[in-house]
Amino acid sequence: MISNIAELIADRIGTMPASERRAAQTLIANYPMIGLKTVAEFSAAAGVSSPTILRFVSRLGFQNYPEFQSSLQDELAAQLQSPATRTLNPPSPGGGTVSPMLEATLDNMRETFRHLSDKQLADIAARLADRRGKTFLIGGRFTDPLARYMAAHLAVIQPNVFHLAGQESMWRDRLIDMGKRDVLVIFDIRRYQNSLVRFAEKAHQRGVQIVLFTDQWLSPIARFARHVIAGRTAVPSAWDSSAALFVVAETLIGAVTRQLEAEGAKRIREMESLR
Amino acid sequence: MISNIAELIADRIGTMPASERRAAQTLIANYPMIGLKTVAEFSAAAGVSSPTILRFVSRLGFQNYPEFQSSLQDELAAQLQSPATRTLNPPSPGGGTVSPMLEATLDNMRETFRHLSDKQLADIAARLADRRGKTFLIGGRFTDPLARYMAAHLAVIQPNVFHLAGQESMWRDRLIDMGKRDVLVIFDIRRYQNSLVRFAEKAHQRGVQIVLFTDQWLSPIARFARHVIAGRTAVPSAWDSSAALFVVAETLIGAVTRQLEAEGAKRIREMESLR
DNA sequence: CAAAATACGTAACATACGGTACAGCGCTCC
DNA sequence: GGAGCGCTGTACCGTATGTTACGTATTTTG
Repeated sequence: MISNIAELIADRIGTMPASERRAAQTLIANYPMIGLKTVAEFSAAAGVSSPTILRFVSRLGFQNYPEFQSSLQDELAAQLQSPATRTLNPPSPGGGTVSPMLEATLDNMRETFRHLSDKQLADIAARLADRRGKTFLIGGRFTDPLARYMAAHLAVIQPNVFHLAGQESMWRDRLIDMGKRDVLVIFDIRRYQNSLVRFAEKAHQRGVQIVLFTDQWLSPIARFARHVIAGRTAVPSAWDSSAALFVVAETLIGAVTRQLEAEGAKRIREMESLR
Repeated sequence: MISNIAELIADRIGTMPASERRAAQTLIANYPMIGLKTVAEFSAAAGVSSPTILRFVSRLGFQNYPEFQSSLQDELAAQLQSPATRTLNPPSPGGGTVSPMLEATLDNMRETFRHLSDKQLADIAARLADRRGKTFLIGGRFTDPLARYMAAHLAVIQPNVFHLAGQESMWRDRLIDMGKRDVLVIFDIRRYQNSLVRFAEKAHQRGVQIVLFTDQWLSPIARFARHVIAGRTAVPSAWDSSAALFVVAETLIGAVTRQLEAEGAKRIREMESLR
């Protein structure tokens, strides 16, 4: 079974005329980057003419050059999705139900944080730590618990943190309390919920700053969001995993806490004395 | 020092107008593949117009789109050369808030699962999949969202799943519905809550099987529990992390789902049709 | 050794792509 | 409330890019 273009070339290079073989060799030598450049560059690098490159990709079975490039890109994307571990760690011979799930989850987290800069998190944390406005949190069918989790922590270290629970009509009415200085944290992964999208839009219209936790395909809410956190969710299970988003949430909670250190500590002590 | 485009974006995303920010977000979410496609495809994916994409890359300091693409390709090529330096966000020596937190969390998970056997998880999953009894879930101050998360999923694939919410008196009254065939899933990490301990004890007296999610120091509820899952919670933050427990929960959800495959699938379809 | 077939590059071509001008709109700031 | 500015998309343009036709060179075969 031939699964990638490199193998395909190795398979057919024997049947190719001299110039096309040179094209094949240059591609293999600079795989796959040279194939993503223009025909002209490719041909120059291989020391052959453009038509030769085109005949070459055509011989590989592609209709045209762009199609060939797309194929290379897909291959590359698949590679980038699964970082080193996938190829390094054989899928744990024990074949338990645990390992694959755990491995995938760990990968998801690494991958999620790879796309997340310190600066971005710091920005969001600063926004959440800004005490001039209120903070609202809400989530979808399966992600609402994440919103609750975050709300539970934030509420300890600062006032004016509200988790929007209950019926849609309930939180819709809260819109009236929201304004420019306020922040709305939304969790929404596939399948995206229309009610949330509508809500986000209305909040956005009121000038509320939206922080969105979503999956890599981006909820439509991204359209209205000031900050978007895209977590990986794919695991070998019937369900998507929110674990990566959960960890991002915890990281943010930690960052906000640090920023509010001084006042937060006082507040926590005060709260303890009340319990 | 900014060494790659992703960082560059993170650095400047704050200064960008809304539409360009959307472009930036979609690029980060699908980094870097989207940037290698045509302007038209990129713009479509981001839901903005082509000129916005061009303004976006121009704002990043590139003369034109092809130059931007070349830059992405170079970056990609460098990555492919040395798999070791794969990381987008280098371990930020400046004491970034991200890395230590993520590393600790990943360690926690590995450590948690190291002490968890396939058999143990399978047993618990079997118990939860047993449809003869009811399943109740509850958590503490910060962990209740985990109970909710688990309940939300389990409730989709089987009947008689109940999350115990609200006041203590509320769930105490539910004790009367609980018996030998029922399962009570409790989340309790430091600082352990007396109310939960009392509740667990009473449930235990009624013969309810308790599945406890706790930290490595074991909540006193472990005394009454049939199954104990001890997750690592230590992270460099003011708070404990529930992430490891979260992942165990997801793993369990997956396992139960697999066990109830047949009936579960039917149920899910039925539920879809109701929505 | 001749004739045919194949391989290869040059040059002309069409189009899809990146780029730009401009107008409408919303927002902010007097 | 009005003027100004900045953002964004539509429509159009020039061109770089992939593609094709064709003629020459090279190899193959009888």
